[in-house]
Amino acid sequence: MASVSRAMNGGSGVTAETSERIHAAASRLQYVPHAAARMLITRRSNTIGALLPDLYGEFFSELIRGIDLAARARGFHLLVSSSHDGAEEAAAAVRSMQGRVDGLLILSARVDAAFLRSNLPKSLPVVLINSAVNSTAHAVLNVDNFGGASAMVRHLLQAGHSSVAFIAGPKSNFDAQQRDQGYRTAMAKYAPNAPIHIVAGDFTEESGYRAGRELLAQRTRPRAVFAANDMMAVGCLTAFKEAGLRVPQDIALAGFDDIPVARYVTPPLTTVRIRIVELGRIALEHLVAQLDKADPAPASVQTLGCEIVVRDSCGAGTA
Amino acid sequence: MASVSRAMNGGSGVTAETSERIHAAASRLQYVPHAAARMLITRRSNTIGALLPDLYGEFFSELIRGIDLAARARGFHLLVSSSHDGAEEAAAAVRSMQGRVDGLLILSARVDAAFLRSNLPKSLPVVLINSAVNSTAHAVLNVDNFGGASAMVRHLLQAGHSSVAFIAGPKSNFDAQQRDQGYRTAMAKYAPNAPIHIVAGDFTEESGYRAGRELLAQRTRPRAVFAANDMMAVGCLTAFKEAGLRVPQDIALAGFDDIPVARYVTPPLTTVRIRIVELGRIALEHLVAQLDKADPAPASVQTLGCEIVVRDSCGAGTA
DNA sequence: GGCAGCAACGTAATCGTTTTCATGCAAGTT
DNA sequence: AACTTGCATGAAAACGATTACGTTGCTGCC
Repeated sequence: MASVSRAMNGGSGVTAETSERIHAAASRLQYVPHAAARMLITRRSNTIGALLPDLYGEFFSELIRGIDLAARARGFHLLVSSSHDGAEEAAAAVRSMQGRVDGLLILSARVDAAFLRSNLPKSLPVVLINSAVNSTAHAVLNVDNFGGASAMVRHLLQAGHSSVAFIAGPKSNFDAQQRDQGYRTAMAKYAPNAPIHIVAGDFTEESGYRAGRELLAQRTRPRAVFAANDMMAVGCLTAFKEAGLRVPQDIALAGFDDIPVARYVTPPLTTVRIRIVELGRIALEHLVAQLDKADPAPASVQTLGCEIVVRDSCGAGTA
Repeated sequence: MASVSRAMNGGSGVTAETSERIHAAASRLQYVPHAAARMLITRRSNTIGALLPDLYGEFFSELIRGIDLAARARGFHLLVSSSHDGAEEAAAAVRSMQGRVDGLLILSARVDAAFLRSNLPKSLPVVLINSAVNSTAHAVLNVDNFGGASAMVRHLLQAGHSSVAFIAGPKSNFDAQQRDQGYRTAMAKYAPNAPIHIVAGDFTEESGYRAGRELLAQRTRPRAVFAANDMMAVGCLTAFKEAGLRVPQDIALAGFDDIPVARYVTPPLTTVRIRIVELGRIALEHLVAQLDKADPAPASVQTLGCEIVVRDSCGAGTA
């Protein structure tokens, strides 16, 4: 019956008394409108999809939490598809989400402009998180990796460490590239005479350990080491401890991300904090904004700031 | 056209040649079947819902990963709704998932038998994870908190620690209750003459710290302390360090969960490991099994084992 | 009192797929 | 050669909501 629909959706053109009767009957019969039927005619699912790579622990859960909270606050459901290593898998995931979601949140290093063009109907609103894609066709939300890394390098230099080495992340990773750039730029600006000193890493604890040993084996040991993420910093810390070095007295250490572990290692790790819940929330709200106005492409690029968290590992201790 | 449907779903009754032509046309037009229309007639969404409480970091992400991987392997989508503190919110979430999901995975301390009865149509397959509900109407998948706790107490006693104190979790929490029982039972069995020594906690790091101080303030100090989860063990460790005690020489310490932090504190924490990814995977497969056979209620209760991870904090060091 | 106008409500079309049923064609059987 | 059998295919109903449109009945004005 048409009046039922009007009453249930709070529409106008129904007597208060009729609406009352309908609601009473609905709750008595435990009536719930059939989602599929509504989707079919409305062409809206009130669901947004999140496409995530196989990323680790804390970052993942915080991001989902941010997205989920914001989604529920706006009456949207959240369809998750995580753990995509290859572009293959991601493409399959995107296709199978077709039509089930009103919009898509994508966080994936493997997704580039070509991928988007060939796998997404251009009518589907998308927000890319931490993506190198610089398309004018999609909204992009990035973390200020560059600014965070620069600020950390500056902090280390100002704390009196004359030389700062950098443990890089995987070359293909966009975040890693930006952090690398931040290091180089800040070094050139604040310590133009100090050497640029970079060793390779791949964001794993193991690679941080190897990088730490490599640094100690070289003839000139840096005064401070800045790892492109916290896990590598933790691995590096192990290497330093094994070598009998004291942190921060003999060598300072800093990381990036502020994962929970950073607080618990000894000494606690100075790092760059990303407000992950916030990242998820903002991404979702951008997406919802796109849905509301039928504008084809806002194509905004927003950057979320980071903040430096000073703990004991860099020798400019809080206490 | 009917043949299109048959061809797309790999049904029989279509010539190879016709099927070929249809698939060619489909990919040329980038045709994707409309999910809602299919749901409407099929009465299946190929989606399962996960209802989760506001749980922290690693556990959450690992659980989702396990569920997601298993779901994708079986062609199901995953609709997530997390961060439910109250029964109110959980009820709303359940209702709004009505009809969008073929089955529900529920992990929530607040959900009891009455809740299920009043909020779920009994036709909807459900698997409860770590739930105190002992209903015969729903499948339940639990972690062997009791066995894990018993085994840890036994391990501590056999390592030569004559007395073992326990830092309990929140009274209302089902896991905490079972771990408490495990402690009591193992103490009675393996050290019938040693005192039962329990201090309160609530699973937070802060409460572990307070418990640690409380233990030290009492006139008889236990030889070993077993915290009902790792976060409390970490807090407790801080208290011990502040008091100048050496772990494990002066006092041994063990936790439960094996969260990543356990490996990184100094000394690394002996703990009970839960295979979380496995937990998620098994839960999902139980649910899917329910979907396939239209059996009304399997009502099975399965328990997933734990294993003890021995690190340095309990004085029975690996190395 | 009659007619215009408006609000409330019901009828029916619609969304895109699955599925049942009927149709037609080809081959096999007597 | 006629009839049965079987299979590929198309036509049409069904799923359950939304919504445009038409109908009813009331109010109020002339």
